[in-house]
Amino acid sequence: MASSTKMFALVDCNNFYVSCERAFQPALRQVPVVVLSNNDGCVISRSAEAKALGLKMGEPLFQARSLIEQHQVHVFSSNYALYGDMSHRVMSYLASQAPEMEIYSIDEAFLSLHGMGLLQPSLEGYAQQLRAQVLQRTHIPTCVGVAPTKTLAKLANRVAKKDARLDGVCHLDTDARRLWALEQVAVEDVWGVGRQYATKLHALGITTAAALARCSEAMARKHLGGVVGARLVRELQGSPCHRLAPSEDGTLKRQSIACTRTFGKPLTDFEDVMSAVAAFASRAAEKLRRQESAANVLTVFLSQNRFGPTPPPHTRSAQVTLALATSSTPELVRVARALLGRLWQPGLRYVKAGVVLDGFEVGEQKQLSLFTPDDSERAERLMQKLDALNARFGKNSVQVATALGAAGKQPGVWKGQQQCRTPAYTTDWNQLWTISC
DNA sequence: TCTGGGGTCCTAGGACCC
DNA sequence: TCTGGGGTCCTAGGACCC
Repeated sequence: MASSTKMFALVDCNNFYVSCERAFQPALRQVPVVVLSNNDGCVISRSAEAKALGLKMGEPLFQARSLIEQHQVHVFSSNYALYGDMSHRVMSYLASQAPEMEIYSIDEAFLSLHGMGLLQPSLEGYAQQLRAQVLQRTHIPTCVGVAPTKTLAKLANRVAKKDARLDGVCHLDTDARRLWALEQVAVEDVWGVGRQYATKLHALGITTAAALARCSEAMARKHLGGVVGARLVRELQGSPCHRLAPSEDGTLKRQSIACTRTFGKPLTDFEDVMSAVAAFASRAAEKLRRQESAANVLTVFLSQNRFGPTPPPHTRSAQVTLALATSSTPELVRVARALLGRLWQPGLRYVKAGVVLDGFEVGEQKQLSLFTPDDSERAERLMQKLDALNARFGKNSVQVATALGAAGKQPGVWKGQQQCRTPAYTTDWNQLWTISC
């Protein structure tokens, strides 16, 4: 592996949601902190101190409660307005520091370091500079893995997080370092090895990333989902099979758009569930219009409690393919209502629902209507006005009546609790961070 | 009592066609 | 009795990711 080889860096924010909360409350440093999922259901981000106490990722709050109270762990509801904005700040800086970037998730980005070896005295120093600058600008700590493939960059990042001697950067620039790093990582922690594959690999006696990297292609194909497994092993061996995916600059078009939620409490009334489904369809339609697509396929699903006594299946879904692709909120809500009607069984307690849009047509590919061009143009103009109003006056200033629920009832009966949410410090004029002197 | 949400890619197999 | 072969398209479902 010469230094002129293409290299990838994976920059990963440490305990991102917790770090966002800490950025605005310095008193939270050094103490155990967790952030909860929607509805305050599960633990989804933990500080190092919280991990050390034995709090687990994805653990339900009611199970974690005794540990939390015993050690006075600070608990926060998730605050996506804040996290999204902080993510944007981190990503904007990173984008300015590399020729190409892929935003992989809210808290991770791959950078292409093609040619950087010539500009930088050492990639190690470059990576350290990235960490220092992100920390200074956003107060978010990060780790960086640098390697010749994306899978190895992920692995290097994991090693950098685990081994304090590395000071947050792991650079796999030689074969000896690659082999050393592979020995440090359990096979179930390799990017692309989930629960099913991990079980299978352990049964085959393959327990480390190093052992997986020594597998034959035939073996990988047979046990790890065909071509997916073959690529995984090759990447661990140092041959790149994945490039950066398009994602930056906000032009990425999703192939499917979903809006789904667990309700705050089980619902038994059709109109209550319908108000939720209408809100989900509206939100999905907004996302659809933002990427300038129209959907051909709409799916509604409805779930009962999968932890309860009801035998499976806990989820039923209904789908329709539209004669004409649309992104109109009222149209999608109307279709969603019909689908919900098909699914609805009175007397059942529903805990969750969702709307999924699929089968997109994009821009000029949109099918021309043979029938009522006036109507669809009018609908499009109406939606443009709606989006403009909501952009100006705030989310949901204008919405379809169905989403508000039945007349005379409290709107949003399906919504859950967010008992411990911090303010949207950075995105709402009414919730700005205040410093008292 | 209480258990998140939103995506991607790949494969197998059926329908259909010549 | 014997019942082709190869290609494409589509969908459902399984695996993975954060």
